[in-house]
Amino acid sequence: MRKTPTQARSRATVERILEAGRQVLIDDGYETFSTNRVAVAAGISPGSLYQYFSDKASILDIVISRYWEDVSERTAAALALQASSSTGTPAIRSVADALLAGLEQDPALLRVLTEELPASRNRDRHAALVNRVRDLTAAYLRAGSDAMTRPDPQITAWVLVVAMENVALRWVLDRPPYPREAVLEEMVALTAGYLGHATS
Amino acid sequence: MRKTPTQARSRATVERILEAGRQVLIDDGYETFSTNRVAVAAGISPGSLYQYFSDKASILDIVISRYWEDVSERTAAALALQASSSTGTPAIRSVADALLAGLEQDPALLRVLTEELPASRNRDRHAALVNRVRDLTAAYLRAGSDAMTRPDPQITAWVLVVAMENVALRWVLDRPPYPREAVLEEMVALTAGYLGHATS
DNA sequence: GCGTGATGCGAGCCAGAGCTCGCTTTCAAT
DNA sequence: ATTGAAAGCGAGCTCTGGCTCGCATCACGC
Repeated sequence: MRKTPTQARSRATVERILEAGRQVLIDDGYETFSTNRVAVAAGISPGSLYQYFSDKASILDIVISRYWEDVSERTAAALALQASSSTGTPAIRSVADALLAGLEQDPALLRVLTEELPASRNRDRHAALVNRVRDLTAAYLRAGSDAMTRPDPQITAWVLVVAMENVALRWVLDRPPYPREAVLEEMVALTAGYLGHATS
Repeated sequence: MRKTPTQARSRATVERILEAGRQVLIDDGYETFSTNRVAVAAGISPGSLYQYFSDKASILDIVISRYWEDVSERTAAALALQASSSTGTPAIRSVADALLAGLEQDPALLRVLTEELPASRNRDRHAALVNRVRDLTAAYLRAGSDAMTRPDPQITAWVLVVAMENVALRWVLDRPPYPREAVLEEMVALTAGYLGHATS
């Protein structure tokens, strides 16, 4: 951020730039994402853009951050809620549901971020999400009133998060011909079986 | 491929270009991967490079193809072998082992391909791998002498492959502090629990 | 109203990278 | 040895896109 906008007009401009950045990313893709395009889409000149952003990357960074923070917030919230209120299969189901819902929120942007950007661009933010959910899961497992057949909650939580994430992600992005309900059921079965719960 | 090399010298040159492409990709990363760099690394001039390759992308394509074909071959072979020779937990373990081994083969290149390239560049080849392994898995499940608690082999195979792949991939790339043996055990437990086998 | 700083403009600079083209060198067949 | 094709060379053309800079316009305090 090169200069902090003080007047209302410029604050609106910054917002327009970020929204335009998001749109250009979705419409034109990452490869053709250029500052000039963003400027045009935002209805401003390239010069104005550089008054508030030091370079192209910093615009991207903010767009990316906003997205992942949103997803992270939703998922962690669902997990924290379910961890305290319910146990067993229903808890698992609603967390899986929240994960799916989080990724389904903005599939167009999700697609560009995960398929067109180099993964390293998402790396930090994505790792933050995974760690956050992993720790919540581990805590849930440790505190578990449920019997658990696995020895180490830490590694178990990691495996669960990494596995679940990809199932949800690939389902949202690749749209394989399995209904949402079915995938949700499989996710529950996968988790419950792993943890040694009786499959309902 | 712009011109097919006939003499031994030029055939060697093409190989040198491809190997240089691989090296530049690993050493300098995808962003800075340029034809000039490849030419320098291969010890030839940019002009010579374009005698055999129509553009930068076609060099990359071949490097990428070779890698994924290699991984695919290894994994599918292990799966086909185990599917016929053994059943139950031992079979699962050795397939998971093969998957890990396949990805551990060339971690440096794996990292660049999965973290720096846009995923869409790997898309087709990667999808081919997943489909291949998924179908083998589904066939294995269907033919299974093992009892299986899940209703639909197709979706079950898909979930398994997608989940396992990411566990293996993240373990190889992120090097979390869990020993290989432990992860392997967890992968087996995850699969066995899911399929309703007794956990050994 | 007026002046000063904030905001906005947009033609164009410049670095980098893909790729070319005219030339030289090497090879192999006669 | 000769000669024509194959292979190799590398300076540089060209185009793209990030970014600048001098100038115009607007907004708010006095």
